[in-house]
Amino acid sequence: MSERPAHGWQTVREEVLRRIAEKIWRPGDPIPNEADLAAELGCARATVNRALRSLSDDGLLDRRRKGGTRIARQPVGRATIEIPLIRTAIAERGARYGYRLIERQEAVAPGAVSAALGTAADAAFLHVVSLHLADEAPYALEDRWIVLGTVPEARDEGFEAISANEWLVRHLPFTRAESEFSAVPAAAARSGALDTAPGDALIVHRRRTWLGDKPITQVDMTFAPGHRIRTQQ
Amino acid sequence: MSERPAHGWQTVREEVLRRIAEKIWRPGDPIPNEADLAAELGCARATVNRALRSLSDDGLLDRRRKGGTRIARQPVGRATIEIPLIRTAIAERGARYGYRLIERQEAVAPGAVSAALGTAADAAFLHVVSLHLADEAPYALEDRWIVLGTVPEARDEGFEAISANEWLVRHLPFTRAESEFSAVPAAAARSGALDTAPGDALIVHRRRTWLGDKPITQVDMTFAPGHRIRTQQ
DNA sequence: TGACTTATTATGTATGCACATATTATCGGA
DNA sequence: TCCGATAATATGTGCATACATAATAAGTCA
Repeated sequence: MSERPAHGWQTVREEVLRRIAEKIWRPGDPIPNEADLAAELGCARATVNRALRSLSDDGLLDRRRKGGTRIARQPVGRATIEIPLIRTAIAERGARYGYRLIERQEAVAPGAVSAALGTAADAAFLHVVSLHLADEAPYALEDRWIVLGTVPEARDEGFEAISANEWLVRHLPFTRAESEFSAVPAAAARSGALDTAPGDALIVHRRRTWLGDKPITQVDMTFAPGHRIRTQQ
Repeated sequence: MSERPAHGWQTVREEVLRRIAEKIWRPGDPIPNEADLAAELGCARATVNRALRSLSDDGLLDRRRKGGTRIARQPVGRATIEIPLIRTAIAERGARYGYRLIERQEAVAPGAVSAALGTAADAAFLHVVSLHLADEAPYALEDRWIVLGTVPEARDEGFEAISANEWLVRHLPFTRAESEFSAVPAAAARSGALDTAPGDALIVHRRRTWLGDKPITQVDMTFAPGHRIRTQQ
């Protein structure tokens, strides 16, 4: 049979990568236009277009109408991090998942939270703090503010048996999200539950989500010492 | 219904997002197949395909051949982080950029470094440690191992006037990269140069790059206290 | 010369068709 | 009933063509 889809866009992509790797094309160099490349590689322009578009999405090429395509002079790194359910992440490590609710309270959120989410300053929030455990050991502390205007059903959920993380994912989708990563000393915040030693540093993933233009939630997920967040490939 | 003459794939994408946001389609629901959607929206199947593919890339849809397309039950978050040149990042904050070389030395890398990069244990590396400053204040500490087998030209560069970060980006592209984020206490490593107070927590971005299958470098970029890494949108 | 208009060019995208491929459903035979 | 072959189906992809759009170059006129 055919050794490969000889003209697939993946093949074109790899050929371009090869020419970059072998320095046939160097950073800043213009490469042939799509039509010429298609002729050279024996495929349709649409195929070349898809390959070059994917490389451009990865930051390896700069493309401009009329200006043509060039090897990126400054290949902007793009690290894509997948954010799984905490329970799923723990299960994938082969550990037993545990959950403990620490606090659940209706309240007005700190100004920074409501401002960042774009709610009124006195909007009603549900504040849920809980702990995720892997094999009985603390894994992550979840400190979450849920916008009750958007998710009124959350009032009826006690979050004693299911985490807000999981409940939200089950009950409503989102269409926009933003993330922020930072480091905090173990002493700060309510990291006490995480079994930290004095002097430990913890990584915090803050995430906000929206459904259309309605804000859903902000969460600070603080991980146990030593946690690493990595890109998947 | 909508006889909008704008048949762009972005339009289709937004229409699908709208139906998710308005809960016309709920998590887990199957949506019509591409052909039917195309007929309904008055465009070609390829257009619907592109829109759904982009939503699937964003983790909002699950697609399977024959199985069809469903609203993701667990919209896996994907946070995409752009990694600029440190100098560029500082300039964009409107600060004056400064640079200071701390150490430059040919050496054998720690086993973890050579193993992760896939070089021989005794491969020659160039170890470059330097400090990036924003308005004279420490911004990030760069601790880098460069694979001399792949980048022999690095031997001829003193890295006194230009950072390894920038020199590498100017001299050679990469085709693959992986990233890892973690938190470390200020005491650890050589964070002394960062003007930290005892008890501070620092965020570290470790990154490895390859050109084709040849490893280029591993770098630990340790940022000053309070630094946040955020997704751009 | 300088400002404005008009080609020109490369990418961006829509379309209709064809076929490939993965996955599920169905059916027949032991 | 179980198992394997086969059909059906939705997505995945390639192709040729056409036109849209952005950016640049060339040309025009005051």
